[in-house]
Amino acid sequence: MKYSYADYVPLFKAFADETRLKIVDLLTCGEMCACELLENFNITQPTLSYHMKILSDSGIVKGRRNGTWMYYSNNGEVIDNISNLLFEIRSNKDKCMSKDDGNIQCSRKCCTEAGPPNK
Amino acid sequence: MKYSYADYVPLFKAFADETRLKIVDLLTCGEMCACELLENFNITQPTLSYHMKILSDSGIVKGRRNGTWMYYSNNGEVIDNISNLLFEIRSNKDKCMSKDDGNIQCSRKCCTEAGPPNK
DNA sequence: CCGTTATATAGATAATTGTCTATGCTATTA
DNA sequence: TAATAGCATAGACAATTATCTATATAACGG
Repeated sequence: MKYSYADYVPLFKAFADETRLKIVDLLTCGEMCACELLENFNITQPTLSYHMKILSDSGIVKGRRNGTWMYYSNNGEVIDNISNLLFEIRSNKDKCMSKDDGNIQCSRKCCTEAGPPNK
Repeated sequence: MKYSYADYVPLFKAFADETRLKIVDLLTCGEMCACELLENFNITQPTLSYHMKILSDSGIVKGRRNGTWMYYSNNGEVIDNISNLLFEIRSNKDKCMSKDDGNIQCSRKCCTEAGPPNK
């Protein structure tokens, strides 16, 4: 695993807001201009700009200027990165990111003496 | 799509923290007790308890008590829910969640007169 | 029962976040 | 070049978050 946890935090943070989730979902239909996006929310223009900056900075969304208009679209590659992480987590295995850095074998009572039944 | 954006927000929020990401990654290796998890961080026990509550409440992690010890493991089904959403977003198509609720056709200059080239 | 161990809760606090209004910047157009 | 339209930035502010210390609760062992 080449990425660290910290690298994924901004991505999950970008998705951790109802407005931004709806923005990304709207962009699923294709590229949209900022003014069109704005019509779908009860927020002010600066607030939308704030959200678009978070989505752009994280790489989830790509921005393109055409004159005075800004067009936004989803960035599939970055979304794939998140999917890949979830896939790694989903497939229970013996090599988590942390295990690469050292031994996480537990020597406490809870893991040896009685032992966790579900292991 | 049966879920709304708001349903996913707590899930992404749960992942939007470096400590919690590491916890989930550690649990990829299998079930672990709280005390064992704690040894992997420079945080206090109440702080770990706080994080485990967020992960448990969101459904990402399952908790199981055995005497005084708490054992935690990942909940694959909930993680799959997030993966499915990302898959929907990834596959650009003509039916986003919002489109089900109404028309998002844009009648502004930016989308008609000049028109967005990349469409 | 009483002490110990593991975990959870309460309260405090500094940092971050999402929103607004006001304003600045940039590009098109008259 | 002056006015306008679209978007970004600055500053203010209330709400949320992540962390700590202190304390409570729960379960086991003697």
